[in-house]
Amino acid sequence: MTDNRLSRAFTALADPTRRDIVARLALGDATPGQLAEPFDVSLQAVSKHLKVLEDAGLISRSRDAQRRPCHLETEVLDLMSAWVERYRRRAEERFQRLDAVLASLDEEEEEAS
Amino acid sequence: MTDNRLSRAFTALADPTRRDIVARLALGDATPGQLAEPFDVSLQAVSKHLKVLEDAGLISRSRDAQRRPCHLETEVLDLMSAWVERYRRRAEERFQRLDAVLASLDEEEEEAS
DNA sequence: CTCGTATTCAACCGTGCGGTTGACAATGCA
DNA sequence: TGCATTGTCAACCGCACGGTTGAATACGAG
Repeated sequence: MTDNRLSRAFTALADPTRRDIVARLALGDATPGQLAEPFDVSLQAVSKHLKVLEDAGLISRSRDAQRRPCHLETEVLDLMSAWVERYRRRAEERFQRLDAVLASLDEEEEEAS
Repeated sequence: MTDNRLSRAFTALADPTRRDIVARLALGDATPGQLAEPFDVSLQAVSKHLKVLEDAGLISRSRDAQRRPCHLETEVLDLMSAWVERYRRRAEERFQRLDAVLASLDEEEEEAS
């Protein structure tokens, strides 16, 4: 369940073009045409990327005449941030603890000398 | 550059098995054998997953006789967290601002009534 | 209704991923 | 040295990805 959501989210952001699109949308909503313009890929390719991002829940799309403005959503970013932060913190704690062990070893050396 | 690092990192975590491995390693170092045991995939498959994680910089491997214990690294997790957090925060800010606009519209309605 | 604009859909293609099985390398132990 | 343990390398397979081009759709303007 949540597993699939995370898989889709990480897969979506594994592509540099899609990360660029997310970065662009963080500044404000934009249409596929506007999003395609700075990149050297076809509009159809961008459309596919947007579908991937939408399926991942990272963006939503509304309607304005022929245009389909894209909007960056926060919920999935929250999920991803929480996942990464969780294990980053644990790894960090283990790292600190290792430092503590090394420090105590140093102390023992000091005392021994 | 950093682009490739992020791509490799997101790609690595796009796979549920690899996320499980990371979760396991957050509790402590483990050998490929120990990591393969709880999963219903071959040791070779796990070995491949570990190579992907290592190439992404998410884990490092040392040597202990025949064993190759795996260790979770924090640096790339830091990178990922920073990237996600950056855009999550921007999207959040834009969301708050939208709320503010809606609230001010409500106020105008109140005053008009 | 017709035309132009904006976007998506469909089919195809090359490449890479995740899985398998089988052979090989590295190390500890009798 | 011979053998068991642990892990990796290599070749193959099915499938999904990211890209393309060409056709179809949806809508506003005239």
